[in-house]
Amino acid sequence: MKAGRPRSFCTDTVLDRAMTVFWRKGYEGASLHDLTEAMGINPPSLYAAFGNKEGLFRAVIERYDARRQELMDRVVSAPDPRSAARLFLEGVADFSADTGGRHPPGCFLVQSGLSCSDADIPQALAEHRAEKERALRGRFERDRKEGLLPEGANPATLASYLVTMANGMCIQASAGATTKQLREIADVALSAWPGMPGK
Amino acid sequence: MKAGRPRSFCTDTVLDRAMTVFWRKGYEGASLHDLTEAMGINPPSLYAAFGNKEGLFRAVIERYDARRQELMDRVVSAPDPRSAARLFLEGVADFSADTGGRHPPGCFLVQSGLSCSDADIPQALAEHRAEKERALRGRFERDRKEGLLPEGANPATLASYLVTMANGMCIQASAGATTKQLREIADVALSAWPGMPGK
DNA sequence: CTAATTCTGTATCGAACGTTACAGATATGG
DNA sequence: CCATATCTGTAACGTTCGATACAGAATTAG
Repeated sequence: MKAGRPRSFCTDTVLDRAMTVFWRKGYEGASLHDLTEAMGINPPSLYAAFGNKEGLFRAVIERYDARRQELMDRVVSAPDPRSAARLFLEGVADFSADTGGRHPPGCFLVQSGLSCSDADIPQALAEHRAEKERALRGRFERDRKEGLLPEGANPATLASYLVTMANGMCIQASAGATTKQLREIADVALSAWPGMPGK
Repeated sequence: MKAGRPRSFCTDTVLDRAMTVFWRKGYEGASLHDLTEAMGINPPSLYAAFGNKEGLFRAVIERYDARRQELMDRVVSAPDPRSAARLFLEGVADFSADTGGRHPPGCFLVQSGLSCSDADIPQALAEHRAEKERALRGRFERDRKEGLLPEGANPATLASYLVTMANGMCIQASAGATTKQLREIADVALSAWPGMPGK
């Protein structure tokens, strides 16, 4: 075991608290004072653990991704593409509006820094959003090879359609939309899903 | 005519330049230095004309709305609801990705301040986005009374669906999506549009 | 027990923030 | 042509920003 005074805080716990601040105020709106106060630690501890504000932010992104991975796993392993699409959009409708008061409504990857003085932040968020789109596209490409999607369907476009819808739903949620309203929107969106002929 | 030294700048011109800065860097990421430099004026001129940073931002929102009003007018006065939906989404696909280099891709009302230290900013933007949703809903409510939409169609949900899609498309555009890609997404979205029986 | 190591709290750093005081410039009204 | 009014540029205001220097506390290694 390594020497030295042990860390007095749990990394995941302080990341969760920092997430809430970045989420509500945005990357630039979240001051170090806001962050350290919410995390319950002092600046030197923060800098020792995460390097700087951007390092903390990137650690929060990873933590957020880990939280959302469970939904993506369920989506990718759904029995058929239509179920995958439904699980995805209904999952987004649920977590983005029904937060249990633990964080703001919406999606961290959408709200915390779409535009920023430092362009690295929007780019980092965009890459993590694109990762979800790739996961969906990979799933739908396999589906089409297996004949679960019609010949004319474009897996990339379908994946893009779903994440576009999801991101839009998160914006609606951030402005106060309820889970019920989001589910109605998701229902309309899913009625666009290509059906297999004869099914 | 009123006395005093005349203003040396055109209000609309400097608002357009401020819009670009707020759009690219966000409300909090845009410093007064960034703004005055882009606008070509000095701080006292800015404060005399717009009060403060938030006043300037709200003036920019109005200017942005005026720019977008033409599209909304065309959408609301389209011959039938399906055409309105198509005009709306294709219009968004066009202006959000094809900017002519004059401003960042996407939508000002989405990118410039979803999350903010001062919660008034996200709220002001949300209200202006909601205004578009109301215009669409009003249009679709009239359509349903006139029998241009099926009985089961919910005008509020359809309007919400369209702005959700539009906002999502703007996020895709801000991350680099092309007009072509956005139009393909819009095509999928429009295939969800309710058809009149027998048409 | 001592030396070495790592974390913690206090207190503060220079830089950048939004904002404004002030004096000079430029117009109109009489 | 003078008084009044408004705008302009310079220069600076107090505050807050992200980030650290430093000394003391708490641990392990030997």
